[in-house]
Amino acid sequence: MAKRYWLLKSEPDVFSIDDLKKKKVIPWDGVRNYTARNFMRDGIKKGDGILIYHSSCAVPGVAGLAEAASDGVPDPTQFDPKSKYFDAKALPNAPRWFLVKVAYKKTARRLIPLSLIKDMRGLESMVLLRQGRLSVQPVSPSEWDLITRLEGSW
DNA sequence: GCCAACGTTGGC
DNA sequence: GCCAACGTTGGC
Repeated sequence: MAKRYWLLKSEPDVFSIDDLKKKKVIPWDGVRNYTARNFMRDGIKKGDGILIYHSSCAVPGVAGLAEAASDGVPDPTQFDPKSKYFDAKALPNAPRWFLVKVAYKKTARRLIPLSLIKDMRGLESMVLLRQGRLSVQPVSPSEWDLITRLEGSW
């Protein structure tokens, strides 16, 4: 399977690209949306490219690059009663939620704001622009190239 | 299976 | 803080 590309949203007040840089590799846990879950479980493979997107903040946009450090595996927080992500309906032999490990790659020298993404030719059909509220989403190779080769941003 | 009510996301 | 756009839940 060829390498694929994804965009993961995070609120920088909660977890930012700087936090990822410090931690280096983290389990991207707590995703509790079935569409996002399906991408985590079936879509993302180790080695895939990831855009880290800052949402719900002063200047939302692409803040950095990461790489999938694992395929999808069951998210252990669903089984932990002390976790805010605990799900009483999830069973160890039938996990409901999945995560991938995410490895830090790079911080944007200048964040690529949503306002610019909206204006860039070739990004019109990004899931980011078409579906407002999806925290794990696919990015096409051409979208990836346009964003990761944007002059002055990296 | 439908759909109203409710909750969440996320830009502005 | 507002509100649009969804997603989820639960009664029927």
